[in-house]
Amino acid sequence: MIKSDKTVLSLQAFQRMPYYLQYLKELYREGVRTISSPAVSAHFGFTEIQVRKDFAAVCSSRGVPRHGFDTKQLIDDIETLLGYQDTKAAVLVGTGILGNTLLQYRELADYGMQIVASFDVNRELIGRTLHGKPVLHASKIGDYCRRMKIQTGIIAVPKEQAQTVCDQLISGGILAIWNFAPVYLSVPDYILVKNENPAVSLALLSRHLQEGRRI
Amino acid sequence: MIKSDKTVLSLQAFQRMPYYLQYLKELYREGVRTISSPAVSAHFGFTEIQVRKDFAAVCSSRGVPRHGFDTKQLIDDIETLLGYQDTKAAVLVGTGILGNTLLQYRELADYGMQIVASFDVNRELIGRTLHGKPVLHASKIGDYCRRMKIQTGIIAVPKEQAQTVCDQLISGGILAIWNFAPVYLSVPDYILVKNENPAVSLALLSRHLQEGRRI
DNA sequence: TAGATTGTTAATCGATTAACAATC
DNA sequence: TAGATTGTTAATCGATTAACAATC
Repeated sequence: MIKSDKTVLSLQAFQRMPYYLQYLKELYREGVRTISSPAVSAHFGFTEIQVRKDFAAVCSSRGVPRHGFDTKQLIDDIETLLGYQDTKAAVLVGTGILGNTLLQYRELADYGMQIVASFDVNRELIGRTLHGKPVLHASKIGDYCRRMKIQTGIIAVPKEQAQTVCDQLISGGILAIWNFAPVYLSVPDYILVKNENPAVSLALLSRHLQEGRRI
Repeated sequence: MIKSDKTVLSLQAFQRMPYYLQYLKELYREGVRTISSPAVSAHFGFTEIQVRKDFAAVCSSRGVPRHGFDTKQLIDDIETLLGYQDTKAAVLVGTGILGNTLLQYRELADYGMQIVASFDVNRELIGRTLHGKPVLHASKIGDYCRRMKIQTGIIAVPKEQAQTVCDQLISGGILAIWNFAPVYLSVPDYILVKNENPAVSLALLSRHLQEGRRI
């Protein structure tokens, strides 16, 4: 019998899943049909216990002592968990260098996301298409999202405009925001914001270099 | 007397600093010379205690009851902490769409990073310059980094090549890696890897949308 | 003075790790 | 059977929050 009330997956564990998935798929392609947590932990440098717990939390079948987990089963379970199967429509706001890169980023489809339209204020772009997607005027964000029932918005505008754009997206009924502007967005509780902030990343790198020098 | 052995700053607190900094600079530009933690907590939606502790941990002067912290002092202290002042040279590996975007990303300088060279295997690019930076053959990564004493490497190659590139960077003496490939890199303990993985970000967005539907 | 805000010590919460029994 | 590997319960660790005294 399969447990329905599985061990709750921590947020941290959830974020390790894409890495496990990538590796397991690689192994499966090479013909590995069964995988043990010690083997996976050796690959990633995680502890055996952590991998075992992570797998136990997501795998719908049990691991087999002396053998490990069924590779295919794990792959399927993680993919379902991550929601890569059903594609979710998203809008992109800001078609500068970064916005353009996102429009061209084909892997988004692999991760269950499809940009269906983009928005800008540049008159020369409005009404045209960019990488096959229509560019609309930013004033229509709320309207469009409501009409098309879009749930995800991507913010790729300068930081000065980010909060305004965020508010427009929310007024359009969006529930999740992928924010590339280096500002903290103020949103209601039911909205999720995932920040992609180079200032934070570079600070972490810088901190490590300073520590290295000190020690 | 200023404490030298300050409250240790947690990793989480450290990562909030770029957001505080951005906001404090904005306030300072508007003429706000003193700022209280309740005011900041209201802006971000953090708890007052958290902001107070974060500020206490980084501010070289003490906060003043009934008034708050000195805005300028906080800005200076956070900037020093984040290491945005002294520019660190970095190499970029992979000059595809993403690599190009990074080369054009002017804000990197604000965060203390400067890309000094890029590497690729595309024969048509080698020997030329891209956005003012020389493009060298990937086989020269280790050599170049060692000679120029580069400490930071940026990986913007397809996931299949990421680990190889990573190993080359490490052999060149690099200490910190900014990894845009959606794989977990295996590195020695003294190397810091900061992952920028869209698969993780999109999984988090997807999870929120699924939860929203369920509730 | 009264009250807003700071600083510090203790309690709670979440995630990881340790210990060990269960099983193929 | 012996031993590798799993699953589970308890202990530890790190970060946040609560409680409250100190201070301008």
